[in-house]
Amino acid sequence: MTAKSPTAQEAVLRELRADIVLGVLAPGSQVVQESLAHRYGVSRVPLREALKILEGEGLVTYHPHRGYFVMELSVDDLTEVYRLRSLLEAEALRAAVSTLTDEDLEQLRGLLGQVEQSSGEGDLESLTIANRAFHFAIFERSAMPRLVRVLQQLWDATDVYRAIYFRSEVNRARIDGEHRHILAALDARDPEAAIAAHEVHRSHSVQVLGTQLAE
Amino acid sequence: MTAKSPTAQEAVLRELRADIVLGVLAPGSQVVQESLAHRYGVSRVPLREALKILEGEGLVTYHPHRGYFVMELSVDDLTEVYRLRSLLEAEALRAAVSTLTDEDLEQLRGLLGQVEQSSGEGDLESLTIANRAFHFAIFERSAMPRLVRVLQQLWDATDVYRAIYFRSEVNRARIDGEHRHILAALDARDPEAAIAAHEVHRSHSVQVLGTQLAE
DNA sequence: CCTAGCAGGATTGGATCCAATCTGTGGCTA
DNA sequence: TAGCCACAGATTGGATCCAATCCTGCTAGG
Repeated sequence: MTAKSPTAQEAVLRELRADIVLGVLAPGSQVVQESLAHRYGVSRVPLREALKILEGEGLVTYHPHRGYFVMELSVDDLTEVYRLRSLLEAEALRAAVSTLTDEDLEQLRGLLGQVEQSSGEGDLESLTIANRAFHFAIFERSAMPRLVRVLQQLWDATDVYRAIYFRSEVNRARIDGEHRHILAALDARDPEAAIAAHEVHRSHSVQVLGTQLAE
Repeated sequence: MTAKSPTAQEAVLRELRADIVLGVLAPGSQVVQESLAHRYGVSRVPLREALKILEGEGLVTYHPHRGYFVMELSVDDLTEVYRLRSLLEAEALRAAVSTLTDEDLEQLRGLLGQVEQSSGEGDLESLTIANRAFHFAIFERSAMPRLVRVLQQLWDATDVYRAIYFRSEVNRARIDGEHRHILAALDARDPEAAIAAHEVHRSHSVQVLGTQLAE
């Protein structure tokens, strides 16, 4: 049903994530394996393996003999994720900034260009992807693979909210400016400035999302 | 073959973890599903689901159409894990120490008693369990479930080494003392002292393990 | 002698089928 | 009327079977 993938579990994993993030699967609702497998055009086996991954990421919960349920994220959970991101991204930046090469910065500039283009066009799908590519290109320069993995999980867990955040044009304009601050700090090879810029970046989004989540 | 469990995947998961931790499954070697499934007396389905969980925890790696391989941890990986633990456990302690009740402290004293008993008897299996129970009883008081989850993963990833560490009587004697320092800091409701005590606790083990790992 | 290509076996990925467990409903009893 | 038990349907858990892919060793050609 989607782009080809070496294995069905991967394809299902992507679709499942998208469906959870976009709210197609209501938070708190049970994941009925049969119907979902049918929806994705596969059997239950690869679906279950994908669910096990999502369980590890905290996007779904699992109760033996009762099944999987879409996680519902609370304000507390959101703030906890951002607190952890704050700690861990600071560490990644400390490790990354000092080792940045000129080629790295050139690459980051290119990625940022894609972010801004998607942002301008209002293409939320590609904006989400480009934004993530930009930030993780930085984090990966830390040469701390396990740290990057944990950060991936934390980002995955809040993709739902990021999509909401990007919907507003005001927010999109703001992140463009914040991204340029980040890049400037990286250009100057100033770790503390980069950490501070990220702090601002995150605190804005968690603030907006927190109030929006309280409805 | 083991204690009963509501589902086979859970039982397999425990056995698999033990076999990896104890080195029965050599690091770097491929996990041949058929033979392992036979070994545990189940089919390949629950085994694969258990492997997906371990993949999420970083105990095994997965390559599509090639299978799962037991992760081999390098010194770099070990130090990275401990660096992350340092950051995250400090955060957990900051959140936990201030809210500790007298009952909590009583419970911790009980858990520590079990640790020391197992340590004295040289029962490594129950020592591993009791040690973990003690430390996570503290972390869980942070009321930050996601943080606890990440810490669980980090601990899981280095269980292999912890088992080695406990083997030496000298090390066991040392951790008993370190645990008492931790408990004293908690008794005093002094977060910074607790963080410092943990720092000492970790740095000893990472130091010993690091040299031992370099063989 | 070295390399490309091609079987054959081994191993994983996925689908289908059956067993085990849970959930909800209705009837019975105190 | 409230509570408990039994039964039926739904749903998950696990086993077996088949298809797709990968790896190994051999062979043929340069």
